[in-house]
Parts: sequence; C-alpha cells; structure tokens
Amino acid sequence: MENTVIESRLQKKGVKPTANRITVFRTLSEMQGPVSLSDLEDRLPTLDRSSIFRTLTLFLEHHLLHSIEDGSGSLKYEMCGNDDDCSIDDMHVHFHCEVCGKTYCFEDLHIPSVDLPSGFIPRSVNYVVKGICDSCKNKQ
Amino acid sequence: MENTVIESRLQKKGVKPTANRITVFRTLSEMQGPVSLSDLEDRLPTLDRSSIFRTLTLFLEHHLLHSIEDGSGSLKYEMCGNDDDCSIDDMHVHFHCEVCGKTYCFEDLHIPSVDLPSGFIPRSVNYVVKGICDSCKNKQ
DNA sequence: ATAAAGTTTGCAATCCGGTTGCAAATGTTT
DNA sequence: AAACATTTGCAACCGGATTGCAAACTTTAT
Repeated sequence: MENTVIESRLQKKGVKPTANRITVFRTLSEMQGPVSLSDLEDRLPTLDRSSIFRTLTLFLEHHLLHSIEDGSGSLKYEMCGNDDDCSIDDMHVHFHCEVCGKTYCFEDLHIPSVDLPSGFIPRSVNYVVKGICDSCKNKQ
Repeated sequence: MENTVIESRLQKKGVKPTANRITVFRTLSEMQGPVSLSDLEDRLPTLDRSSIFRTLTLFLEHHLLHSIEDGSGSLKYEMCGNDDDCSIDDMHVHFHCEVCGKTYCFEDLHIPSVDLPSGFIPRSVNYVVKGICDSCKNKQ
C-alpha cells in the first residue's frame, strides 16, 4: 500500500500521519487477522513498545481499529473495514482456539444483534467463541 | 443460604467443601452479577488473594462458575445457573459500561448462535456489548 | 530564519491482574 | 499418633498495559 494512500486515510480520520503511524498502519494492514501489541512489537523492533501502544490507542479513538478480547490474555487489534466507520453491524465473530492459542477472524460471520434493555447505548460488540479449531482437532 | 445446601452443591460437583470454599461460594451467590477477583478480595479480607484465585479456578474446572471477559481488563466470574451444568446455550449477554465500568448481566438475553465453519468445536461463547448504561446516560 | 509553543517519541519505571513455589496448617488414613 | 495428602497464606514473580519525563521533532508566530 502506498504511503500517500495511508496518509490520506489517516488524515480523513483526523490523525496526523507521522512516520511511526504510517508504519504501524501498514503493518496492521499486512498482518491479516487480529494482532496483539506484542505481535507488533516483534514485527517492528525499531519502534518502542510504548509508541506502538500509543498509536494503537489513538487509532482506536479515531475508529481506524477495533479491539477484540479473546481469552488469550492480551488484547487484539484489527483494522476496521476499509473505508466506512467501524460500525457495530460490521463487526464479526472471532474464534479463539484453546489448544494452539490462535485467534481466527470469521469476517463473513456477522454478529447477530440482540435487543438491549431501554436506555443502554451500544458502542461495540464482542462475540468470541472459544474451543478447538479445525487444525488442532485434526492433529490430535 | 444454609451451609448444608452449599456443601451438597459443592459435593455434587466433586469439590470438597472446605470453609474457604463455602465462604467464596456464598459470597459469589450473594453478589449478584459478575464479580472480579479483586471484588472478592475486597469483600473477603480474611482470605488470601491466592486462595480465592485457586478456589475460583477449581470452581471453573468443576463447572460451578463461568468466566466473562468484558472490556474491563479483569476477568469476571459468575455462578452457573442453579443446578444444571453451565452449557453454551444458557450463556447470556453482558454489557460493560465504559463510563462507570460496571458490568451488567442480562440473564434473559440469550446469546444468539452462529454457524461456525466446519471442524471448529465451540466450548464457550462470550457476547459482550460495550457502551453507555442507562444510569450513566441519565447522569450526564 | 529563528524563537517559542506544541506534539510525538523512546526510555525507564510503574501498575495491576494473574499465577506459582514453598512451607506451615489442616485434614485424612491407617 | 504417625504417615500421608490436601489446603492455605505468604511472598515472590510474570507479563501485558500504562505513564512520567525529557529529548527529538514539527508547527506556528515573529
């Protein structure tokens, strides 16, 4: 992905496109599926952990990312769908394998909605299934 | 709740009913909704953090409890429905308020199921909505 | 261009929830 | 009551998340 494209996407959401931010953005786009802070740290050894963290936080606030809590102990991040805001309706189901620890991202499995009691305002939804993935099932 | 009742429920699930475990069990039953390890620690200052932790882990293994990951950073625990095993189908929706940090438990909102790709075996499901709760909405 | 003001970054330190090793206390068995 | 097993508390540790602070860098105003 070209820098200019990334820059304009950041700018469109009100994020100043610094070198680090562009790097983090590109890396997140390249790594398909949900990634953790440590994943990014490993991939970007020149950047400091705290800088990556602050970048992720900023991206979250500006709706470039959403976060997922699978049962792994560390928060995962994932790019929002390409251009539109990360709305609740395009969030999808995740699966966390209890054997290999991998988090799968079922993009085409749309999260079914529920009717909240009145007065409760939803902002995001997390639907995470834990169990055994296909690959681990077959290995055993 | 009488001790004898608690004791027999523990025994039925294969957990030896020690004094601590009975205490933790009763406290969990009394505190309605999902509670964290720290919540229990505050409520039970005579027990050690590690003892509570080990008790919760034991209860989890023996399906007396289930755990929920809302966005709060700490795992929450909640008693399973009264007598039957804690099956996926009786798990319910949780709501985490981003303002006050409280986790609500919508017992009557059953988690809608999705069709996983073939080969994926579900063991538990987490459906957590984050947003603003009724009470915080009105306060502001 | 340069000084002043604001922003971003890296480092180091800290926080905090979760988890474990170990020895003392308690309970169980014979 | 001796031998053994289980449970508990203490203290320490771990790892992910988060922050204070000063240095580097950008932007703005002069």
